[in-house]
Parts: sequence; structure tokens; C-alpha cells
Amino acid sequence: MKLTIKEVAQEAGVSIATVSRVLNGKDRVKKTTREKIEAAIGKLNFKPDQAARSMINNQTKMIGLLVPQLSNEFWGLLAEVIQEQLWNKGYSVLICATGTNPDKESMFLQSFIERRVDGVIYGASSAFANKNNTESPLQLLKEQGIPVVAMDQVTGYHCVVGDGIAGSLLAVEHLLQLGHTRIAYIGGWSVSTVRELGYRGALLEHNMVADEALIIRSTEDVVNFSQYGYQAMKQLVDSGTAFTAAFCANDLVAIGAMRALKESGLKVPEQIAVVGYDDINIAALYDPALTTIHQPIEEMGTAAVKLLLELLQEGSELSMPRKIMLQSKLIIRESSVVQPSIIE
Amino acid sequence: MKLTIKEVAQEAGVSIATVSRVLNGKDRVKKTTREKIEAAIGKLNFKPDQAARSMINNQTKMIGLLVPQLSNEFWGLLAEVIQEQLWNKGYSVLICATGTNPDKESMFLQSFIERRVDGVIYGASSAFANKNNTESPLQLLKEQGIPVVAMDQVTGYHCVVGDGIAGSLLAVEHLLQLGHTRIAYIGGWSVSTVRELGYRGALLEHNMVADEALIIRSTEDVVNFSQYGYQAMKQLVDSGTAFTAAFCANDLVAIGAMRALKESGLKVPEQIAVVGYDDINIAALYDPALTTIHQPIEEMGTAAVKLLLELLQEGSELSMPRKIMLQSKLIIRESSVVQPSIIE
DNA sequence: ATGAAAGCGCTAACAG
DNA sequence: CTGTTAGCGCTTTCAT
Repeated sequence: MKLTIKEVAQEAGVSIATVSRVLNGKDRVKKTTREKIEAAIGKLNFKPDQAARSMINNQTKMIGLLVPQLSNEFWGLLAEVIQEQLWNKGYSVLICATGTNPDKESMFLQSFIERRVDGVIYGASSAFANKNNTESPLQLLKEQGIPVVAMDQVTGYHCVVGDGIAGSLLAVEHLLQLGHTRIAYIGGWSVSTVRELGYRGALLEHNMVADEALIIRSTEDVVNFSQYGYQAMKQLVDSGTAFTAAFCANDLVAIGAMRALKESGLKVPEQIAVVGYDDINIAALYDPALTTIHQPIEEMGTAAVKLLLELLQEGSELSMPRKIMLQSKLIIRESSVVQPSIIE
Repeated sequence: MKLTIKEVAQEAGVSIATVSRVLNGKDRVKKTTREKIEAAIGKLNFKPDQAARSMINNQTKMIGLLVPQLSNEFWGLLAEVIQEQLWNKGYSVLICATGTNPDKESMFLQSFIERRVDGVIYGASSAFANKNNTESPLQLLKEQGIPVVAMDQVTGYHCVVGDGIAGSLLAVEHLLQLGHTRIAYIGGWSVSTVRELGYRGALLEHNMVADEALIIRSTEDVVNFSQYGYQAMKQLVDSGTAFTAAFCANDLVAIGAMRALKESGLKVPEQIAVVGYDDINIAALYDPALTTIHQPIEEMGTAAVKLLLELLQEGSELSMPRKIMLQSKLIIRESSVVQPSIIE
């Protein structure tokens, strides 16, 4: 037997409109009536159907969240933060993991439209979004007037990003200070381009030019970062090119790279200094603990939610795409600096 | 301007009923009419409103997924698998992370009810669910006739679980085979009880009785596992109790513990062998690579989805709670076995 | 094969 | 203050 506002009305001996009123608390209702109704609601354990509501309000109070993966700590944490924040504002979150598959991404976005989500937070691979901008599925959302906040630079859309250039600058500057001159870079997929630029920039500032032999990049989207880091480092070591430090586009890549270094008998940081990016949990836990650039993931999630909520407020007036850039900071740990041995 | 079936009907010069027919593809429609309508749909880029549909079909094609965290690789991967599988069956997934907070858990479940989800996969801390069974928010779902599949043993509910006893048995048996007799256990929150039982069982089978001084357990729910493992191991080492091996309730705990061991100048595996549980990605990447019990996370997700889908098929006939138990296997890596040195 | 019309559960005027 | 009623966008009889 399905429970509707009707049964509640009957139970309380009033009309459905009055029940609706106490449900929404907007109109005033006589105290005794209200109590009667509240009692009935409690007794029957009634919960109003959101779907019916949204047909009228023209808002579903649902937000779509697209991420490449959930099994990746970075995205997992970001999703967690975003979900929590949105929840606090009365929104439910539809979460989809694309695995950086453009087709899936497209389908998920379609379903967001069918579900009439009020807004979308787009954390997917911007590679796709940027490449064929006109055909980008994000375009669809725009047409429907659904606000979008991207978690990476996407031309023409609001976004929240970490300052990748500045962050990478910090990382490479740190290695430079340490006296390294032969610094490798491992990265290469779309999202990391900006980090590579930071790397190159830091070298330039020191009047050095990047040795292309020290730069390993993947043209394809990478899913298994640690594996990629492992292979890239193997390749680098095998190539025989001399280097004393490596800056990796993210922590997982760095960990894979360190694994490869170990197998090659190279000691971190004594022989090769390694710096990662993101500062995921495992970075501090790894042995050696990883020097990395801390991305303020919580703040990024918070900022994205805040921005989206503002967009929702403003209605569909299409404002100039806003870009919120958050600063990152260098966290120096064991993988880059030779410590005076504590034990021994 | 909102796009509805009405606009499509107008564009195609037919009634809304006919449009609905081609949308659902159930009733037959004359070929030429269908094509006309499909053209109109394509031209206007129309997507039917799911909310309106669900009011009639009495199913939302949405599933609620509750997990303690998303930033934890285990749950992140599980959520990823579940989301993907459900998606393939035409379901959208509402994901919520509870942070093992019972109040939040309760609220999320409430909202699942309001959203009229067709089913729920419950991956939260069963501590709460089991404790006050009568007041368990899961009870609410049951009343509403919403099928639930739990990702851990919850009395009275269908569930999919890894065989924690057998898995732990494997782990401790492995250490025993290696000749260890003083084996510590670090775990203790609700979900890990079963693992502790496996630990005790393995000892019993060898006519050994667990030394309670070697068992570290947290009575509270643990959120930051690696930190917990770190502190627990510190405590154990500081206590001065002799031991040569440690079995940890999960990989993150094991990693925290190894970190503590290192700081105490104890070498893994030479002085202390360590075994974890779950086989999350980082286990193979860590240095030393962690010996652990592999949980078939993908299979668990798949099984949960399959079970839920069956429940959905069967309708609300309340069947005997089914329990699907998946086997785990031992993965031997560097943290338990002293390797003949490769390098040097 | 197609159209008209009756709802699904709820909210929001509009009356009283 | 509260009841009546007209939809929201869609599916589904029931006619035609």
C-alpha cells in the first residue's frame, strides 16, 4: 500500500492542501491542526515524494557529479567533500565514474539531463571537453541551461582549479635549490600539461632549457597512474640518460616511479630525488615519504559547490565564466632531501 | 523555454500519446509517423523527464549507495564497480559517504526514501545497524518495502561479504608456516571482528592461545586507518611485548604499522613480518610490498548488484535473507618473506 | 494506428 | 486558516 499525502490527510481529517502546507512550512496553519497533521505524519511515517515535488518546483535538488575514477584517492576525496557539502544544502548527488571514456562520459551527461539535475560538477578528463569543443557533451548541458562547474580548465565554462603552473614551479624550484640540474619530468596526459609547463617554466627562470630526453609523456589518457609511473621510470633509466631528480605529474606516478627506481637499485633520495603532486594520503605514508605539492582538495570541493550554488541562485543568466584558482604548497618530505640518519 | 513531449508532438504534428509511444517503443506506430517523430526529437534534442515517468511506473530507476568513505580505496573501488554495473542496467546511483556517522547514515537513508529509490546497497558500518536492531534506520527501508543488500553481515538482511574468517585464517596460517609464534593482531572496530576471530582460530588450530597483550583493538569506529595502525604499532612496540609478526585488519592499518616499525628501527620483514587485508592497489606498490589477503572487490560489487536486481525482480515478497560469501586469497609479497637479495 | 482523457503525488493559486 | 482545483510531464486505457 503506497503512502501519499492523501492518506495523511485522511488520517488527520484535513485536506491534502493543508498537509502540504505543514510539509512545506510556508503558509501558516493553526497550531492544533498542524499538530494533528504532524502526528499523522509521524504515525504513518510519511515522506513526501521528491519526484512529484520537483515536477512543480521545476528543480530536482539533484546534482550530477562526473569523475574519472572513484578508486583514485584524489577523486574519491573530492567526491566525498562535494557530496557532503551539497547534501548540507539539501541536494542529492548522482555520482558517475567515467574511466576517462568519452562515450561513457557522454552517456552519463545525457542521463543527467533526463534526470533534470539542477547542476553538474564536471571532474572528467578535460581532454575530451576541450578537443572538439563544439561537439562536447558539455555543450548539451549549456543548451539546457544547466549550470556546470568544471574541476579543471575547460574553455567557456566556470571552473575551479589548483594553480598547476605555480605548484609545479614550486616543486621544480625546490629541486633546483637542492642543486639538481638534470631533472626529469613524468606526466603527459591532458590534465598534466599545465604541470609540465610549470616544470619548463622553472627551468627557464634559471636559464636552463628542458632536455627533451628527460621528459616522458603519455599522449593517451592514463588510468593506472602508478603503473604508468613505473614503466616511464624504467624507460628513463634504461635509456641511460643521466638525471638526479624526477618531478612526477602526480603522487601515484611518483610512487610507481620510486618502485621502478628501487628495482633498478637506485636509492631515493640519495641517488634520485623524487617529487610528486597532489599530496594524497599515501604520500606521507610511503617509504620514503613523498615530497609533493599539496592540493587543497577540500577547499577545491568547497569552492566548486559554492560556485555552483551561486550559479543556481542567479538563474540561467549566462555570466562570464568564472575561474577560481586555488594555491598549492610544497610539502617537503623524505623523497627529495637526504636526511641525517636518525637510526643507526 | 522548457522542452516537453508537447513541443515534440507539435513539431511532428501528432498527439503527445503517439510521441510517448515511440519513446517507449512498446506500442506499434506506423513507420512514417515514427520517423517523423524521431526527427522531431532529434531536432529539438528532446529528453523525456525521468521524474514524470517514475510517477507513473512507480519506479525511479535510482539506487541509493551508502559507504563509510569514498576517499578510502576499498570503498572507492567498490562504489565505482557498483555504479558502473547498475548503470549498465539502466539505474542511476545516489552515492552518500557517511564517515561512519550514524546520524548522517540515518539522514541519508531518509532521503533515499524521499527520493523513492528502488533499492539500496548498504556499505556502512554495520556496528550501528546491528547494535540497536529495532531502531536501525535500515528498518525504515524494510517497512517501505525497499530491498537492501548489505556489504557486510547485517542480521536480517541480504548481504554480500568476503569470507573474513577464512581469509584471516589464511593470513595467520601463512605466518605460522613461516615459523612465527608471537603474532600480533591490530584491528578491533566492528567490521574487523570477524578477522580477529580468524586470527584466533588459526592459533587455536595450532594449539596456541592468543596472547591478549599482542592484540590491539579500537572499540570506536576508526576513520583514519593508517594513523590508527601507526599508533597501535607504536603502542605495541613501546609495551615491550615480544613479537615477530603482525596481522593487520586491513592494508591501510598495515601500512601505518610498517611506518611505525620503521621509525622504531625495526626492519620488515627481517625483524617483523607484516600481513594486511584487502589488497588495495597501494599494497603491491608499497616498499616493502605488502603481503595481504586479496578481497575480490569487483566480484563483491558485481554480486551485490546482481542480488539487488534479483530482489527488484521478485518484488516485495520478503524472502529469506540471502548471504553471498566470496572467497579471498593470500597474496605473498615482500612484507612477510625475507627475500634472497636481488641487488647488491 | 492514433487521439482524448484520466491520472501519478504534490504544490500553488483561488476561493471561502 | 483551510478546502477546491488546476496543473507539472508523462504513460496508459479507452475510443475511434
